[in-house]
Amino acid sequence: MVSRPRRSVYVPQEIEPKWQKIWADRGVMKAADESPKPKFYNLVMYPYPSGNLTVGHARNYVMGDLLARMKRMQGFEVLHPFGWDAFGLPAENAAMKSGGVHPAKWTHDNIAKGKRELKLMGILYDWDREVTSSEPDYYRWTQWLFLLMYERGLAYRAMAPVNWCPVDKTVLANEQVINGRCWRHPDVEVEKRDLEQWFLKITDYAQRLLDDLELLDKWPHKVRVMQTNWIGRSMGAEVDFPVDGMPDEKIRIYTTRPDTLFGATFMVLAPEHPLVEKVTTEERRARVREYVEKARKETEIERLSTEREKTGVATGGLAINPLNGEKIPIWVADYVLVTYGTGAIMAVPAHDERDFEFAVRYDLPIREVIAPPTGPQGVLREAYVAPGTMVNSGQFDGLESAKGFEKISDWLEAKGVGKRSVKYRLRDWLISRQRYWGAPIPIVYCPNDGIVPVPHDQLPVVLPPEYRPLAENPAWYETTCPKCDGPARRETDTMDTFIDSSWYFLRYASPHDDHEPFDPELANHWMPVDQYTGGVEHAILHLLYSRFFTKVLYDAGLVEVTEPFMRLFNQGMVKRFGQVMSKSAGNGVSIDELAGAQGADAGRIYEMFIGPPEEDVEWNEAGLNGVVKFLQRVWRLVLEPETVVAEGGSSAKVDAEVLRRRVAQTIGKVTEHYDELRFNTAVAFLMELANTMQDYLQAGGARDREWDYSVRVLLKLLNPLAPHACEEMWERLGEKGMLADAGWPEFDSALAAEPMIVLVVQVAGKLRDRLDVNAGLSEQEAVKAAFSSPKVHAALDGREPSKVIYVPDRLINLVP
RNA sequence: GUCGGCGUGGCGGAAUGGCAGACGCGCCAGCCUUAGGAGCUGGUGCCCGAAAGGGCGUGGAGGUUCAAAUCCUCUCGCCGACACCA
Repeated sequence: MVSRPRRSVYVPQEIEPKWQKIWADRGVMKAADESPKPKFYNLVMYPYPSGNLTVGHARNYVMGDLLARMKRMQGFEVLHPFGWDAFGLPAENAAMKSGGVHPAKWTHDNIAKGKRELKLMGILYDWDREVTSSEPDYYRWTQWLFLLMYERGLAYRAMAPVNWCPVDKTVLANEQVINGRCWRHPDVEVEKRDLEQWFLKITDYAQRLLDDLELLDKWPHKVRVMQTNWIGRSMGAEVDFPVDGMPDEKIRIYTTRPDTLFGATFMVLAPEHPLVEKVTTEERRARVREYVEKARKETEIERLSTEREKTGVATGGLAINPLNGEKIPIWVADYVLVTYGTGAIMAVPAHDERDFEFAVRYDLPIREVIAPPTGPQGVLREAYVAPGTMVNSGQFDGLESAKGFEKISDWLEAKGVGKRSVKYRLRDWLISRQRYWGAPIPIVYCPNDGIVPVPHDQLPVVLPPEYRPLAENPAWYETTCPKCDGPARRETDTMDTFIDSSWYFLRYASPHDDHEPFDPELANHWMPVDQYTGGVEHAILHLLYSRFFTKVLYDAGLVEVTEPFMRLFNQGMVKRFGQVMSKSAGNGVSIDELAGAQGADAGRIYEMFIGPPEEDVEWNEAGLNGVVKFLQRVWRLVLEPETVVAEGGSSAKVDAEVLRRRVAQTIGKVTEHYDELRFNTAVAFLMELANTMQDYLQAGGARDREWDYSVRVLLKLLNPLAPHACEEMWERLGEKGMLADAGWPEFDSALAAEPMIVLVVQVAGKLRDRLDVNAGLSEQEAVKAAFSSPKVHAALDGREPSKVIYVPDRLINLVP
């Protein structure tokens, strides 16, 4: 390997450690709370410290780093913090293996590894603000916030059928159950168990969580739709149906279609409905009990399958339709869910697909009460669920269904037998976890005083040092009651780790505060997060919970924002062999491998250039070499332009004017594309600039002030992508450290301006005229300018133009 | 089933309704080299053609427009989310 002596060579391994040390020493990414500059809170979702980070993680954090560096150069005071979502099961699983280490040690080791790798990629954070959710000085405040929820009536304990993962041996939130299976174990079906557990009343915030999605216009449309569906608002009515022969009993049903009330031909209760026993007649009792038992035993998967046939049994009881006094049979069927609405429905087979299917199977009557525009069908072959005209509905006949909805609701309310009602699909958030490695729920159970919250001055409730289930650790859970000092028992469940991550973005504002979870003044200074970057897998879980927490804190007067994240970006995942890259899948490419091969800068650019940031990409290193070539080319152009001139040979005609225009356009485009997080195209524009600069030199262009300017622009624009190389080149040019001193290049719009033309055509089918207008005008403005021009005015001669077309100058010849 | 998204060269992918295929990979040819897994130059959507040139082209079929990958309708295919929520 003999390299030719005529060139200084770009050797990333020699310059990258140097600059990483300089940045650390200078603390270039430290955010000043008191700064005259406008703030920019740039946040990446903090990771679970699971071991070595892969190039998949790096892609995400490089994007964040790019933005942080760019905003910094643009004159913002940037808050770019990092931390670790450190509680959770993998640490425990590691501990449970024979000879396993303590979760705390495992976590700390992984954090150390991760930190080293992030630094290796040249990613800068304000490490002074690092938070680790498993540290007592963090989870103390997680517990504090739980108590706040408790004080505000938002945390409650209830016996409920809960989702139980038999492998992790813990309960799960609804959001953590995917298709009836555990989110961590896609092969494991979740079981239903009745347990007393802690819940957070997120349902109290359902409407606000829905309404405020309107404010999040810089979130991906997809995520907003997903949250809307998850909250699942529906409008309808609750109606009380008296039970025949039981004057004191009423069954309350919920329907979204009160306009179909006359079409109710039977009623269905969920198997778990409290009145099932009562309405069942003696002769039906055995069959009903058997059915209810069977339904209880079924797994969630079996019950929720829409494929299987609906089943049910008649109770023998009758309910009375309050609207027309009709007696209809009461059935029990497991297609009705006890957890939604009132756990009971009126079945309108003519206008509900599920009821239709059930009615056909059990030969129950089907009565048409909503007619399609073509008129009543008489016999229905399938449920007609669209709006229509009411028929067979007594005094309401002839009304459109929307109108009927209102009239019947009015009638129900006037008679006191029903009322309008809004329901949500969203359920309260079950936060108890029967696990060691989490924040203990700060509650004490006292035989005298019942549920007693741990007083604030006794926080944190610290985990015992030995790794062992808390419920099997009497030395830990036996305590005294804070109220009566008598013997009492601690809550031995810990909190869902999603609680930890529902407020970490606030802790970054004052990470060392030991009086409160966060300093409200500082939090209000930095919040809201201006840019939040992370995976779409959190579209519901983390993002919904964080929004909920923020609203609670707003109501408590602790923050001034009602939404935590203004702009959200979901980056795509990096796959390899078709699977998401991960340590457990065994297909990970480590940061060491990437940075070691061609340097961190090449790795950073390549991560951005491999595909659109929001798309999943398949990892391959075929294109990495092209990026290295690009960096080497820039190195030569900047530091040894004379060697480029010497080689000559380009046929491209690039003169000073072309170069100037290219430089100006690149500033505009790259700025715009960085801002829109379109990093792959930003790289392409920079490559074009380098190519143009090379052509310029090879065409004999002078290395004058114009040239120097283009060199500086190239270095500044490229700096966020390849900071080590750019800083090194900048220094070798004799300039001061770029990150410290260099602002973002100014965009000279005059240079990039493209002359525009307004064409007025087809007055009386003939006349054409053209008019130059300034660039930068919108089409409307340009057309307006055309009409006020004397030239066009004269040409029109009082006639109306039949058409005005707006075209860019370069395309004028294409318009007929 | 419902909702959302996406279909562009050999590949990754570019295109405020305005010259489709930027940029890069790969490939071909040449230069320079003792050498090339380095560097440089040129070429590279498909078809016909030696070339000039011509024809066809953004899953498919229609439509709007001076102009459509882009907007509208229908259709096919792929991906994702939700999925008996009354």
